[in-house]
Amino acid sequence: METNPIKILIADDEPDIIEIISYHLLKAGFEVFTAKDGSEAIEKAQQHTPDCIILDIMMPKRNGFEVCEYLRSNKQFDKTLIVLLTALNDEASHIKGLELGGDDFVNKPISPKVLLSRITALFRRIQPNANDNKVIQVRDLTIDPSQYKTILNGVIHVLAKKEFELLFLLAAQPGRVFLRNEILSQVWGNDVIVGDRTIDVHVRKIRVKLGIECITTVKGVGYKFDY
Amino acid sequence: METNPIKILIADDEPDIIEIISYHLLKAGFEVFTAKDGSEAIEKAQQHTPDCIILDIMMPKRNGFEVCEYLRSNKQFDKTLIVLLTALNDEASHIKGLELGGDDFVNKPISPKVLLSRITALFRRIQPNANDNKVIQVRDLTIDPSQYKTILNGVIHVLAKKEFELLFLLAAQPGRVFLRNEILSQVWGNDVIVGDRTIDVHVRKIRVKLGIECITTVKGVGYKFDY
DNA sequence: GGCAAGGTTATCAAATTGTTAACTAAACTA
DNA sequence: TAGTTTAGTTAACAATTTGATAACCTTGCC
Repeated sequence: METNPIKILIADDEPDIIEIISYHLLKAGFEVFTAKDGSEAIEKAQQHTPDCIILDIMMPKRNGFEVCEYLRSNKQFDKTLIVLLTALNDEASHIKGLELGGDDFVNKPISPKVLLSRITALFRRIQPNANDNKVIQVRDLTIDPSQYKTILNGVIHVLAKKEFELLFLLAAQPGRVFLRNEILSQVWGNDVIVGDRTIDVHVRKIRVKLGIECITTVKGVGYKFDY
Repeated sequence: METNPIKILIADDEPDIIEIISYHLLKAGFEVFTAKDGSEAIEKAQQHTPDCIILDIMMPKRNGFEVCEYLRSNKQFDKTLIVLLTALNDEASHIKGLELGGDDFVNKPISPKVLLSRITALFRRIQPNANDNKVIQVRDLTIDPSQYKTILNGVIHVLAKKEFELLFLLAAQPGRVFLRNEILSQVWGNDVIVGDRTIDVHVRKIRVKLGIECITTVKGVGYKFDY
């Protein structure tokens, strides 16, 4: 499955802050992007779809609240963690930031180590670990991600990597429709650009190899696992 | 769907703190349990399996770190949020608390409102399927946008995209009359220009497919969902 | 009857997906 | 390392589904 490094965007107008936070995040193995104002933050966010965005409240062009509000109104950033930073240590901003959809709110001066711990704690909590490496069993179909294989009626079917990942994604939530975009970002990653018919071809290969109707097309919307 | 109140356990040796936090949490609709030391915290936790535990670090019998460590070693509390409180404002405790598995770390003195915001933000983030909320249920008719399907009396009816979107729009507010213009802009968008009879044709298809009288015509005005 | 509003149906165009084959990249093998 | 196999992607075209419209029908009302 998608094993790209976790992407974090830092938006702050103080270069020193950016530098020191970047340093610690990079050392911890994250992929880091930066922005020096609110508009750039939105641009970079749209471009990279980071997993976490660290937003200073007081920034030029658009402040952190505005950026936060924008991000939260956009489905693309549903799963993106937002950590707000501010030098203003007042209760009202704190609450406002969280109510606008922020996931954490940290007062400056910042200890980079504490910030890192907090981000790590957030990621730990939202890890859908429960499903990782979990064998999926539906009727006589077994999908085992630890071995990258599927067993149907006792017969092992070997799927290629992408095929397997696509099937696993859909089967992890039977019945739920996955939009083509979701499938692309989950299986192929956000950076990879592949053509329109790629998903279809993989779906077809799965259908042929398994020989059962397990993936249903929802025209104009996406695909779902139904079995 | 989970309709039980969310359970929160507060463990602190200062009765004043317990009282003020309890007050705010109860007002916010949570079910509250309390403990005055670490041992009692563990007992109450085992007894009620709360969704969130607020732990003071400095407590008699067992301190917050110990309790946190215990909870995290126990699968029963996998999904339990842990918020640590402390009067000690030092970086090392902060990091230690998060590394032991705490989900948040808040310094005293505490603003109950801020604490409540933070807890709410945590719960919001770990909510599994935001989509589950959007399922519409009326008598024996289910309209599930995450699965793009309708179930009537146990029978699945497959609607086309526009049909489904139209039905979902109307059914989201049963009884309310939607003007033709509203329907056009919601389902077709503001840029698309379609003819007069288009809505009628789609309404008809829904009526035929579901086989029930669920969409009522309001002559000269629009349509409404009534069932 | 004449009019207005909506219902019904058939038809055609447009959008979307399915299928196949060819091409490219990566992994494997000797 | 060159040759070979396998996986992944793309392009082209076929098949299918969906959506929009026109034409005509029905109903209610004056």
